[in-house]
Amino acid sequence: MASLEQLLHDRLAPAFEDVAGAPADPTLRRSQHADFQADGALALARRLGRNPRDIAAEVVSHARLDDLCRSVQISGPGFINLTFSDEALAPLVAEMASHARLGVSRAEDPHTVVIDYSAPNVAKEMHVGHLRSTVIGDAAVRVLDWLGHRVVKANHLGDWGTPFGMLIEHLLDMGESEGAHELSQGDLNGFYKAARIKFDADDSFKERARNRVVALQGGDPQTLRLWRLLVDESEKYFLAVYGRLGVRLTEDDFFGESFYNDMLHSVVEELGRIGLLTESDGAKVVFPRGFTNRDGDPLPVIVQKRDGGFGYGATDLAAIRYRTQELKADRLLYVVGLPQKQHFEMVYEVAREAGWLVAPARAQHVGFGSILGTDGKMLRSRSGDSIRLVELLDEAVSRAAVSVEVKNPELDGATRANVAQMVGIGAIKYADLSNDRLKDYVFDWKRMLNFDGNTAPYLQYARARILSIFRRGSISAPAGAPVILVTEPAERALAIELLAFPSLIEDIAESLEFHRLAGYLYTLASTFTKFYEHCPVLRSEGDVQKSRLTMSDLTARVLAQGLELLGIAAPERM
RNA sequence: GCGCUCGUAGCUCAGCGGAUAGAGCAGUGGACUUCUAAUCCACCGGUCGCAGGUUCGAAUCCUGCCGGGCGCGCCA
Repeated sequence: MASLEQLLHDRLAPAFEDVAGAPADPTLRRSQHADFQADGALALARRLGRNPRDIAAEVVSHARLDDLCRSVQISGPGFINLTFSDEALAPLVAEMASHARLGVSRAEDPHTVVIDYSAPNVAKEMHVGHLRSTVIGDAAVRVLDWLGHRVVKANHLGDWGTPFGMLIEHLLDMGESEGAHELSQGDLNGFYKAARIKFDADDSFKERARNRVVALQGGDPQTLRLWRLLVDESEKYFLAVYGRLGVRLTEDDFFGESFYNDMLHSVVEELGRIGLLTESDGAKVVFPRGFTNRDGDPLPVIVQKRDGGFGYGATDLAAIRYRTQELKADRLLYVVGLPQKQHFEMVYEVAREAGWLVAPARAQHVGFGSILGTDGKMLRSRSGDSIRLVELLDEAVSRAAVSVEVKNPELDGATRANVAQMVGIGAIKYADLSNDRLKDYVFDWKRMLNFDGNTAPYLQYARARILSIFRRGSISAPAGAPVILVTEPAERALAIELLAFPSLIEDIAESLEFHRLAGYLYTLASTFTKFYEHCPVLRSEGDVQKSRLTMSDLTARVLAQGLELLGIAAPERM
């Protein structure tokens, strides 16, 4: 569905071209002074050596706008202020309302997108660091999937490497069934720490752990069985956390580091054959173009260590090759913290030089900042440890339960618990997604659970409140061809906001700036409450009522869909 | 030292080349015989870290400085 901006662009671009003698961008944007403004005349003025206001006037005289706009004015130094006519807006809203996908079409040319996210470590607790990757990655999955792309969820589990020697020996010390029980119950911190303490304190344990690593890498069946046990129990635990979080990751999405083990030799071999490999202090490395260290020397990606073991660079390269060549992916997303940005940029460059990442296929680092406490420092528990993710979820739900009970005591116990779940989990996710993902953000219970402001509870409530209009009126959204009348200022504002949804979603699919979707939903919800405040719905009649009911229903659908794309559930009533 | 990143109202954040910089929270003052006031309306509040530069125009781009965070060859 064409956006308002697109409609104006289609009319103005040829007019600008007429005046400029060459293609010129109308540079359209939303405006405080009108619905939209076109600033292209200012940029043209210099090129043409003419007065920008004259250019704007000439552009306007060349463009057919009378069927779209009720007002076209030149203002200030040469802005073209454009105000849609009510008659132009109404049918567009009607079209959107009658469309099951809210005006958002499926991609004509679907991509295969591999999204690498979450990536917890086996036998280690999930903590706040995994929250962002999991929540952002899940939103990416939802948006791209909804747009009709083929999405492959890749949970790059940390399931291989030297710590497994110590973990397996600790498992044996505990007894297999005891150990498995502890892991599946989710006391991963305890398990890992106990192993770590023994490793640091006990030389004979350390020796056993080292031998165990050798056995693991050598493929010893008994060792592999124990390793598998650790992995399986951890996966069960992670799946339970994912279930609570309401993300789409499943048991089929685990593609841990070990998945790529068999490919590592051939990665090294192929890099050697192409001539990218260099010996450095006995290690095999690749120096990607454009990366230097503090002395200006080239910076390597280590693929094979001195001792013959593989570096994580090798695994990352194997994953790229697998994803582009076997999965035929043309877009690779890495939802990984910003500190690892340079590492991945280097790996992508190696992959490009090796011919494993060639256009149109591309890799995109979807980086994110840290979660800070209200003191402005990295969020940690009082003892200085990282906070267990499940504890955070528990606290969110119990805090939400208190609010819900206070706000709406009429709800029965089961509904209340259900609402608390959605509100609490939604609040945590929304707090994350509503901030620019590249920046650090402050984790503040009070703010995220506030029912006012840019929060999940506010949006959930706004939507529940709309549903209650229909419940209260014992009425459903008008069926058949929608009747839309746009007359009141609050109606116009709502119409324009609603119509912005489709193109926004397409932008988000590219930029993965989910905070813009969050900001949009917040603006939509507040625009709706103003509409609701100023335009009676149930107390109106005839076509006006039909129109308002349809716009209310459409708003509720957009809110629900938008929240769904962010991975946030919305209760029917709250 | 080099690299990346951030510095916008008391607090938390948008805005990232265009007209007097926007929200929310907090503060102050209004509006409930209600379509859920979990709301709405209004006021208060900012030399956009500092200094240069590019531009008709800079919070936005470039350079330098100051301050915070994070990386920098075998952990991923």
